[in-house]
Amino acid sequence: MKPASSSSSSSASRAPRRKAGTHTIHDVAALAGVSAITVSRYFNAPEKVSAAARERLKEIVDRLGYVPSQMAGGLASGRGRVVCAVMQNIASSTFADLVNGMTDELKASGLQLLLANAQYSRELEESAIRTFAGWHPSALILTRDDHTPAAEAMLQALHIPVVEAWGLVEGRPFHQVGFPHPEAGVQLAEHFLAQGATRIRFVLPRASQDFRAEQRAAGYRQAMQAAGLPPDVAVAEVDDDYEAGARAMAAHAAQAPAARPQALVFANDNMAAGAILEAPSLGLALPRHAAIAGFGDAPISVRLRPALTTLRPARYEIGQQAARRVLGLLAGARNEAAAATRTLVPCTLVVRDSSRVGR
Amino acid sequence: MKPASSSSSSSASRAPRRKAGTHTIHDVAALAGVSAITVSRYFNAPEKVSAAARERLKEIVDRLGYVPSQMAGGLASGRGRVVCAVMQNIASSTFADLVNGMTDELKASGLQLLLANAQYSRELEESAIRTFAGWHPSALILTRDDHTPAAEAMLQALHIPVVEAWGLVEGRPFHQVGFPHPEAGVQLAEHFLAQGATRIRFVLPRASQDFRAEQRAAGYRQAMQAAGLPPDVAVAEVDDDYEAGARAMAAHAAQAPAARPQALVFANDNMAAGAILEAPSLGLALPRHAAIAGFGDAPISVRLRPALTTLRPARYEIGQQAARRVLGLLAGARNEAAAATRTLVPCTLVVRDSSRVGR
DNA sequence: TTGTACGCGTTATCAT
DNA sequence: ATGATAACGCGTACAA
Repeated sequence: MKPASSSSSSSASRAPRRKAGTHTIHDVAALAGVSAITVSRYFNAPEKVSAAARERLKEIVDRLGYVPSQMAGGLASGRGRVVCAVMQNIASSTFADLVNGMTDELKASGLQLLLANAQYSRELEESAIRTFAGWHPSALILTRDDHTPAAEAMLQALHIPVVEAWGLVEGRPFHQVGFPHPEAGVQLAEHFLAQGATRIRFVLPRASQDFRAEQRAAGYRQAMQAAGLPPDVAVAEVDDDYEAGARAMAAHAAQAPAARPQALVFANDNMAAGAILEAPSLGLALPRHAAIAGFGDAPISVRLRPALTTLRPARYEIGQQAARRVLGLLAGARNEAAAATRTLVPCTLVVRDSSRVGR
Repeated sequence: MKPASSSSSSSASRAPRRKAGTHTIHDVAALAGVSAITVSRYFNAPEKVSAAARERLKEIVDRLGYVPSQMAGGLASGRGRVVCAVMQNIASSTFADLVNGMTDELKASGLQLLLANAQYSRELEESAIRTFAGWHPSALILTRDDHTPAAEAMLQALHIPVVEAWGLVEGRPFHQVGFPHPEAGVQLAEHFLAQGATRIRFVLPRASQDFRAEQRAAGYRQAMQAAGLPPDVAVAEVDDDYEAGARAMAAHAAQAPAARPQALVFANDNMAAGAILEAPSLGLALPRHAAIAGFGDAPISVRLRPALTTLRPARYEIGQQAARRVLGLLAGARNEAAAATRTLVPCTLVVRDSSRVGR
C-alpha cells in the first residue's frame, strides 16, 4: 500500500487516528436522525430545539451515557467553561468556606471551578495564573490584590472578568468582594478601648505568613494612635499558630501584673485558642488576667473556656458573591469597560466571655 | 493581532471567526522561523529540539507570554492533561491534606487537578464523575469504594487509571491507597482493652455523615466481641461535632459513676475535643473520670488538656501516593489489565494523656 | 532534527 | 426550528 503518486504527497490515506473511545456528538446525532448542531443546541440552548427532538435526544443521550467534550467545546467557542480561583491556603477552613460558596453558586451554571494554592506567595500566584491561562478560563477569582507586575499584565491581557475576593481596597482595576481588613483591626481594638483598656497588644503570626493579618494589625495601630495610646505589636517566633498563641500567653504571664497588657488581640482564632488553652497551666485565669480576642470565628472558638470573642467574616457568602459577580459579568458581557465594583460583605463582631476586660 | 491564516484573500466566503485574543503556536513559530510542530515539541519533548531553537523559542515565548492551549492540546491528543478528584468534604482538614499531597505530587508533571465535593453522598459522587468525564481526564482519584452502579459503569468505560484513596478494602477492581478503617477501630479498642478497661463506648457522629466512621465502629465492635465484652455504640443527635462530643460527655456525667464507661472512643477528634472542653463544667476530671481517644490527629488535639490520644492517618502522604500511583500508571501505560494494587499507608497511634484509664 | 498534512469533537456563521 | 460548512489550536503520523 505505498502511495502511488511519487510526487507531491496527495490524497494518500493516512492511518486512522486512534479514537478517544467515547461517543461523540455525531453518534448521538445519527441515532436521533438529526444533525450534530441540533445535539449541540440540545445541551446549550434546549429551548431552541423542538420538544420532539428533545425527547428523542434525551433518551439517546441517557442510553449512550454521552457527555459533551469540554475540550472540543472550549476550543470551538474560544472560551473554556471554567472559572479559575487562586487560594492562599487550601488547608485553612477560611478558604474551604470560600470554595464551598463558589462551588455552590457555580454549580447550576455548568462552569467548573479550577483551584490552585498559592500559599501566601505572590510568585506562586503568578505561576498559577499562567497555568490557568492555558485553560482559557471564562473568569478568574483571586484572593489578594497585590499581584506581581507580570501577573497584573496577564490579568489585563486575558480580557476576562477578574474578581478579587476576601479583601476590599480602593483604587484597584478589578472587581472586589470582601471587607477591608484594616477596618477589622480597628473593630477589635475599639472593642477593648470601649471597655477602658489602655494596654492592648496585637499578636501577629510569624512573618511571611498571611499578609492580611498585617493589614489588620495596621488597623489596630491606627485605632490605638487615634486614642492616644501606644501600639504594641508582638510577632510570633514559631510557625504553628497554636504554639505561637501559647508562647504569647507565657510571655504575658512572665510580665509583672501591673505592666501586662489588659487585652490581647490575636491575628487569628487558632492563635487565640492556643493562648486560652495554655492559660490554666500558667496560672492565669481568663479573662481576668488577660482579655482575649481573635479573628475568623473558627468552629472551636465558641467551645473554648472562656469562649472566644472574635470577628466573623461571612466566608461562604464572600465565595458565593464572588461567583455571582462572575456569572453576572459573563451574562451581561457587553459592559467591557464598566467600572470595577466593590461589594462589601461585612464582618460581625461576636462577643463572648474571653474579652471582658478585668477591672 | 495579525491574521495568522496563510491562505490570503481567496474565496472570501465566511466571516473570520472571532479569535481567542491570545497568541497561538503559529505566532511563536513564525517569529522563531520554525514550524509549529517544533514549538509543540519545545513544550512536550524539549530534548528533541536543537539547543539553538530552544533558546530562540524560550526568548519568544517569554516575550509573548505565550501559553499553550490546554483545550486544543487535549483535543488533539485525545486526553486532557487533567487528573480529577472527588472529595467528600472539602472543608475538613482531612481532605485538605489529601489535596495538598496530590497537588504537590502532580505539580511537576504538568497535570492539573480538578476537584469536586461530594459531601459524603454517592449520588453527588456519581454526578461529579459524569461532569468530569467531559474533561477526558488522564486519571481519576476517588475517596470512597462504594460507588453507585452507574458510577461504576462510567469508571469502567473511561479506560483510565482510577485510584481510590483513603480506605483500603479487598476485592475492588481499582487501585487503592490508604488504610483499612475497621482496623483503626480495632486499634483504638485494643488500646483501652490492653489497659484493662471493660466498659468502652464508641461515639458516632449523627447518621448520614461520614461512612468511614461507621467502618471504624465496626472494627471496634469486633474487637470488643473478640474480648468477650459487650459493644456500646452511641450515636450523636446533633450535626455539630463539637456539640455532639459535649453532649456525649454530659450523658457520661449523668450516669452513676460505677456504671460509666471507663473509656470513650470518639469517631473523630472534633467530637473528642468537644468532650474534653466540656468536661470541667460537668465536674469531670479527665482522664480519671473518663479516658478519651479520638481519630484524625487534628491540630488542636495536642493542645487540649488533657492532650488527646488519637490515631494519626498519614493524610498528606496518602494524597501523595495516590497521585504517584496515577503518574506511574500513566507512564507505563501498557499494563492495561494489570491487577489493581493496594498500597497501605498506615495510621499511627499517638498516645497522650487523655487515654490513661483510671484505676 | 525538522516539516507537512490532517483530524480531534465541538460551536459560530450563514442559509433554509 | 434545523442544517451545511468552516474553523478553533494543537498533536499524531509519516516523510525528509
